[in-house]
This record gives sequence, structure tokens and C-alpha cells, in this order.
Amino acid sequence: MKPRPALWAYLRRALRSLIFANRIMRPEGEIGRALQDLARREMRPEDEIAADLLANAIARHQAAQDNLRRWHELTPREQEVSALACLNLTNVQIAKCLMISPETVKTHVRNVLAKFNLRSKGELRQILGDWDFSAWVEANVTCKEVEVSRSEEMTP
Amino acid sequence: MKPRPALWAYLRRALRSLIFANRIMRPEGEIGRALQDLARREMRPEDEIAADLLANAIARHQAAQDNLRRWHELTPREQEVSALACLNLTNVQIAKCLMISPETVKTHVRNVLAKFNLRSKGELRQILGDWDFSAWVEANVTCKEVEVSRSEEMTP
DNA sequence: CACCGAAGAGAACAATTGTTCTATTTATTG
DNA sequence: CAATAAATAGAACAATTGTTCTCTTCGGTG
Repeated sequence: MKPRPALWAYLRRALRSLIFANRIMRPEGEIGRALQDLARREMRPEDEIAADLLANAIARHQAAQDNLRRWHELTPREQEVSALACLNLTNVQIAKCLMISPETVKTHVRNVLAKFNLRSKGELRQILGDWDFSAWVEANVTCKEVEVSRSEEMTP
Repeated sequence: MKPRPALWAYLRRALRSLIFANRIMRPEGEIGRALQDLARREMRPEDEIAADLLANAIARHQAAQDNLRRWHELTPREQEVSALACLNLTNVQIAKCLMISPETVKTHVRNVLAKFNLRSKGELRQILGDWDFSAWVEANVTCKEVEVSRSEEMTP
């Protein structure tokens, strides 16, 4: 007699759950230990904390993806300027890179800020902060002004 | 005959794992669904994605906690100025708030940046960005300049 | 008491960014 | 072809921020 599909699905899920949680939550593991620490400090159950952190991380990840999608919708010039801005270049440095005037850089920055409905370069850096544009710049922009330093951020 | 402690501990963990994963990973839940989406898009197993997101979220959370601890180590004036800075006030607005000159604000900003080894107010906003200082400012700073708008960020 | 360091205050100068406006080029459409 | 919108370029002016320096007050110490 075969198990009913619902029961079989339940057993499969149980097994996956075990494997997953064993991987994530084991106390010898980094995550498990950190969660224990947090649980102790915040006086909340580990699974509740993990759920919150995970939900928050997912929301953040999705926002970052959305912002990257919008970055892709910029004009080529705007992409260049904003990528360099995110690498912390001043407008003068960006101008040198792209062989245009600083005023023009300001125009492009202005346009990018408007498209993202932001107030400043700083805010732009904030919303695109999870992306590491150095590889993109290296591949797409001919520029000696950029000191390329790889970070742990995601590559767009 | 009592079960050996190791076996008993293992069973307890298995049970917790089941409960935890069932709570987090169920496909009808928001998190479960988001993870399925991500798994499909990134072509990676859900548990691997979840582990990465969780590890990243924990690191981020710890960094935020550390930055808050360092904020608490600032002088009273520095705390005020940086809290207001994080609420996006200009130096002139902060000066009005605290009834000092903008030059003095700049000095305090300067000192805060040095203590955090940052380059700009924008960077300060970035590292303290997960904290919502509006309640703190409301409770500790007498200031009409601040438009208090609550956000979803953590309260320091 | 004098001295010292930390904290708070402020000014002058410089750098960077933001805002408004103008002009040219390019691609698309009727 | 002319007209239009979008993209790119740039300048003048204003606002904001960053940097260096100086001064005063306060609390702690010898």
C-alpha cells in the first residue's frame, strides 16, 4: 500500500526541514552560535529572531534587486556616472574619468537622483550600497581615476 | 533504561529543527514563498540561500549593534549632533535646534566622523542607517526643527 | 594654586555638491 | 524633410559640507 501523496509530501518536507535546520541552526556553526547569543541578549526564542532576520534580509535583498533593475533602466551615461559615484568618486574625479566637465557630471547626477527620487549622491550610495560596481566599471568604463578595490558586496 | 544524553539532545534538536523550519520555510508563508522565488531565480537551493541571507543579516545586525555602542561612547553634544544628522538635518538646521552656530555643528560633526573613521555625514548616515533616532531626539533634544516621522528602523 | 586634557564653541577658507538654466546632438515619427 | 523628445554637454549661481585653526570652560590631578 503506497503512502498517500499528502503524507509523502509531509515526510519529504520534514526531511528537508531537518537537513536545513541542521545546517543552519547547529550550535557549533557560526549562525547557530550567533543566534544563541542574540537569543540570550534579546531574550527571545532563536527561531523568532531567525525569522525576523530572514524576513528583513529578504526584504532588503528584494529592494536591492529592484534598485539594480532601475539602475539598468538609466541611460548609458547615467549608469556610468552613478556607478562611479557609488565608488565614492567626487564629481571632479568622475569628470576626469569620463573626459567631460564637472558641470556635466552634475547634470547626470541630477537626472539620476530625479529618476530614483533621491536628494543627494549620499542617498544614491545608500540604496545601491549593496552592489559592488568596481568590476562593472572596470569592464565598461575606460578610466584611470578609479582605484579598484573589491568588496564583499554583490556584483551587479 | 534512559536514553543516553547525546541521543536525547539529538532528538530535542531534531524536534526544534522541525518546528523552526516548519515555521520559517512553509511555502504558504511569506518567507517560504520568497525563498522559492529566489531559489528559482538564482538557481540555488533554498536552504543555501537562506543560510547566506541569514549569515549576512546577522553580520549586519552585529555591525549595527557595534555602531550603536560606539555612538553611545560619544560626548553628549556629539550624540545630539549625529542623531540629528541621521535624521537628515543640514548643519544649519542642527545649529538652530541646538542654539549654536553652524560652525560649531561642523566641529562636532568633524569629531564624530573622526571617531568613526568616516569621511562624510553621508557615511555616518549609512552606518547608523538602521537606527531610528527620532524617538531619542524627541526624548533628549528640545528642538522644533525636527519633523518627527517614525520609520521601521530599530530604535536605539 | 597651576597645569593639562577633554569638551564645547566658533570663524575663515576651501571643497564639494545641488539647482536652474542653456545649447547641441541624435534617433524617431509623421 | 521638419518636428519632437531624449540624451549629452556645459555654465553660473547657490547651498552645504569639509578642513584647519583658535578660544574658552570645566573637571581632574599634582
